[in-house]
Amino acid sequence: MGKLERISMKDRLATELRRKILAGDLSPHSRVVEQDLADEYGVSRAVVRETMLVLELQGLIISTPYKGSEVASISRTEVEGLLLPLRVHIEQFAIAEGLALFDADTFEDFGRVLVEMERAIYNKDINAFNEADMRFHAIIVDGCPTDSARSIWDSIHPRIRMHFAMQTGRTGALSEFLEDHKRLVDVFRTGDVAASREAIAAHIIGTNEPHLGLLDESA
Amino acid sequence: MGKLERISMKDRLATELRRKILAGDLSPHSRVVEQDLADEYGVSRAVVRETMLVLELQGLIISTPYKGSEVASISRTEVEGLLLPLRVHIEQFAIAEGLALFDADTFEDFGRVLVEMERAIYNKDINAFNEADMRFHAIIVDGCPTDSARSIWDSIHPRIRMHFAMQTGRTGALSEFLEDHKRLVDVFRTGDVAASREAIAAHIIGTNEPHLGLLDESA
DNA sequence: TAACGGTCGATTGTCGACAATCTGACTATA
DNA sequence: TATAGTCAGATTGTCGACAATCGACCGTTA
Repeated sequence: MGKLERISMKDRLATELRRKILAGDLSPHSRVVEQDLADEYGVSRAVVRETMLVLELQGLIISTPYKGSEVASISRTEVEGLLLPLRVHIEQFAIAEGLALFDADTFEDFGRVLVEMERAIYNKDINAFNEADMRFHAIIVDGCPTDSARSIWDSIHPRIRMHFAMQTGRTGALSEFLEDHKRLVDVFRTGDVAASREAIAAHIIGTNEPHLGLLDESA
Repeated sequence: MGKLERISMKDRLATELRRKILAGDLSPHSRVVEQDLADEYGVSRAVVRETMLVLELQGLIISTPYKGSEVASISRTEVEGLLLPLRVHIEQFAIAEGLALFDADTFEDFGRVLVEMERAIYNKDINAFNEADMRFHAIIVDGCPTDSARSIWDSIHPRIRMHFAMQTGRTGALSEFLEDHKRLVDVFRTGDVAASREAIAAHIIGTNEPHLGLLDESA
């Protein structure tokens, strides 16, 4: 019996709403009403409020007292100037602290995620691929004994994903993207911390390069 | 009339608890019970729960489902390897984006904070000094048009303060610390972004250097 | 004695209802 | 007409109560 974790409604709802936002089912600036969500998911408003608080602190929604909340919009400056560099630093730190602790289980986890990616490519399911990408990096961050690395990462990563989710088209490059992850794992296997830190930075900056086709939308 | 902001109980309570934790009134690993806080501050548990959620996402307390919460403890590795570098990057970003927008009002704000510092030194009130230090850097982060800079900064900075609050003794160096801030403002006045970024990095890393006198243990 | 199982108090998770506040529309009045 | 005042609906802020869960205590039993 694997996990059997007890997960609060708040956390489940947060995961679900995050998924909807990142999948584009809830667009930026769209209004979010507590009671509506409570009715839709059959939970109380208290749960919804705690969920919204989490998403707000993660920067995915913005709420103003007595007025309401809406899905946040992310600017390119914010992502490229602030969030991506922070993310690079977090993952480099996690590697510095955690690479030596990577064991067979860890690499099995990586393997499973790589399989997920292949399946996502086969199904041409971008959201599934992004989910897998997220899990891949989560393994890295979780591999480090300093718990707060993960919690800070959690509060930064969703916005980055949201930004790139807007620019939908990088379908063609997915298999190249998969190869990139495979090469990363190979570097990790060597146990070389410096090389791994270098590789993860290149990976994050490189694959998120401005580029592919983005067209701006001002609202 | 200045602000007249409407502040929710949740936010007021969060500020108060943060203050208590940072002042050492609540020590790491001490247990925190929702109902007790609700009674003590005359609010409902719902408010307390939302407050605790905020503090948890800011890394100041740790809570496990159905078991309870306790005040977090911060490791030196976490602060020096992760939090401080992240903070440096955030403030550098804020300067890059916001320095050009600093106006007379901004420098008046800096001036007021410097006065607070002087008063704190005169009163030998370390907590007051740290409060002022916090406000000083908050001005920088708020000066930047990208709102999320502040929200991320909020989720990182308290833990750094908590760490150094543990090492109580740097009383003697306070006036030197004040001078450091004055020099920073002078650099900002020149409007030189590169120099300002350099200065803020040196300031943060330098003044948080391991060491000055952590010699005393007056509890 | 040591292992098993049940009971009970303490604490957190969830809920529905009431209070405070915002927004927009409507009316009265100069 | 334009402006100020008032009202009603919608939405968030807060509250007290009930349900679920945990941990410790305690008796039973082999």
